[in-house]
Amino acid sequence: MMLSSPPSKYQPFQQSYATGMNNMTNGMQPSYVNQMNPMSLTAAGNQVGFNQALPQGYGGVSFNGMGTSAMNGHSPHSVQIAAAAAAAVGSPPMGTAYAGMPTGVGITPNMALMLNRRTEKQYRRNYTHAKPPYSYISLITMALQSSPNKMMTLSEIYNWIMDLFPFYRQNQQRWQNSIRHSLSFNDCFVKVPRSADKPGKGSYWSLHPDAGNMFENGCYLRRQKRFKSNKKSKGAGPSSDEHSPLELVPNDAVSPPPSMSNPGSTHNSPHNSHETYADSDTDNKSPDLAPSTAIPSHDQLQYTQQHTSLGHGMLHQIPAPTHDNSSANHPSQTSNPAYPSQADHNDKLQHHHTQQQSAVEVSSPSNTPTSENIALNTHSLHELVPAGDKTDERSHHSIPHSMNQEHHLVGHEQDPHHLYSHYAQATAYAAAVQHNSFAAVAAAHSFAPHPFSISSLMNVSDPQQQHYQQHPHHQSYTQAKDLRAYQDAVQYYNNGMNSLTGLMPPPSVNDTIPQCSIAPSGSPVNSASSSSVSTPSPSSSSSASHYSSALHYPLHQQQQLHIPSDHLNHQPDHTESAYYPGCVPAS
DNA sequence: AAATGTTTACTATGGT
DNA sequence: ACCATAGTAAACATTT
Repeated sequence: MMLSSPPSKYQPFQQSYATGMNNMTNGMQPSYVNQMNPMSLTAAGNQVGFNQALPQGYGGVSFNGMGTSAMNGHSPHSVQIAAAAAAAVGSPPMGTAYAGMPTGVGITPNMALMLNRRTEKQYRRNYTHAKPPYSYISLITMALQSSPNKMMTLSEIYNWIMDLFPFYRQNQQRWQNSIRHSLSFNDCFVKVPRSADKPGKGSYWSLHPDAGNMFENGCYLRRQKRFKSNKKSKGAGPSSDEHSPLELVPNDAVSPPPSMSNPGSTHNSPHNSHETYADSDTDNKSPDLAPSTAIPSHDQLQYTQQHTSLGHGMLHQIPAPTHDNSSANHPSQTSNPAYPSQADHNDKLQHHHTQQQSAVEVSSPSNTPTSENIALNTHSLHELVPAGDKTDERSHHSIPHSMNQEHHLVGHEQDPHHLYSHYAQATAYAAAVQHNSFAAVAAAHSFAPHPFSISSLMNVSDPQQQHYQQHPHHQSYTQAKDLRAYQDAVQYYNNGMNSLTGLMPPPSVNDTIPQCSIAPSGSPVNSASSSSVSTPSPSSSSSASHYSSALHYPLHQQQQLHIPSDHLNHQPDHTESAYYPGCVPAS
């Protein structure tokens, strides 16, 4: 089987979105609101699912009181209950063991109490189908970073997203078009040509090495600043590479190659990077940037300055895998030399910049991109400078070159976890999903200052919060900062797990729920680390590497399931997003 | 033919 | 208000 074009596990639901539009606001924007597939109302049985989402009033039907009226006054216990209830009632869409089950199956008295209060409301919300609080760019970035080789084909990206987020198993035409658009439109994504011996459809996609951590601000909905490659525009137009005439790259952005020998190796300034690539036409989105002719051999990589019609070659002369998918998808194995890791990748980029015009042969070290060697790889990622916070092209060019060359790391940029936040989160999330381990999920999101991370939400550095965590049943706990957001996160993760664990039994209230709800301190939640991520379950024989390619999640559980057509045909409701913290509610 | 990739246009939203 | 970013639709081109 070709790694490059795996068959989709998910039947594409080709929604005729061109016909079903109605207004979100002004009649021009398509909306999911009120756009329900007729089938969604039929075969749900006892399961009152998401499909019956109400355009109005949705804010009041959440399990844990995400509605404004319930923002306060939630005890930690209620958090547990809410999480458990959400897990038990959440009507996973994939025909899980819960499907059609009456509410209250296998729940504890506490849950029953909670359910009693809410049963009449017929929890109609299936969170697994709520839109995840990630932008497409974020999703793509996470997908790519979750890949051991930091690159994926389009279909792999599709599948990665669908594996993790059931929401995207529907209306594939719509969001996949957006994915393709995002890939093409955003400079932070670059194509990697296939090797000659790996024919297939489509290129690999990778992250521009200068893109850095675009979401360092912790917001996965919106980058602080769009990454713009300073590549020289192709051919005539000075801004032909600009997608918007308003997005101007100053002429002086095209600068000579930097004098520093290792422009990207240690500096943490994106400015350097821009200058570095400004003259090297790093962006290969241009059709002129034909696939490389320098396909490396299996054991050595030949990086050659590619001269195209633009005068320079692709930045990413990353060889496509020359072997079958074994290496790429099972990173626990010895890495394929022709399938370089990110570290290799960046090393070669250095060569690219420092030895332009000359071929560089680089032996590819054996580097298994598991969580165990994340830290080892970090050094190379230091060149993946954050681009989001200070990459305003209109300002950074005024920064003296000497400043740009400073080779020091400050703040979070020294934190390998931060640099790897996406990767770590993606892999850890996948791990947790696989093992139904909420703790691992929480840990995954504790890597970075993610708004939904446990650490962020609980603000563990705050002594008061620490007190709450150590005394979770303290009355004042309800005053804990961002408790509601924390509840939301709990709910989100639990539902995400449920959706992805298929036939997994409902989590035990005595087990994961209390942990996840109140135990950031001293709990697995708080012990976020590579190890905790890589070993989310003691019974697991796998490590993070096992999940590093989401494409190969053993989703047999889901695959074995019958997917009700009403779920496949579900027309998501924009109001669903309101259930995710940080999501934009429908107007 | 279908998948993939590019581009344009438009709207919504958030930040300043 | 302005601008940047993001999402969606669609037309079109390219590739397999």
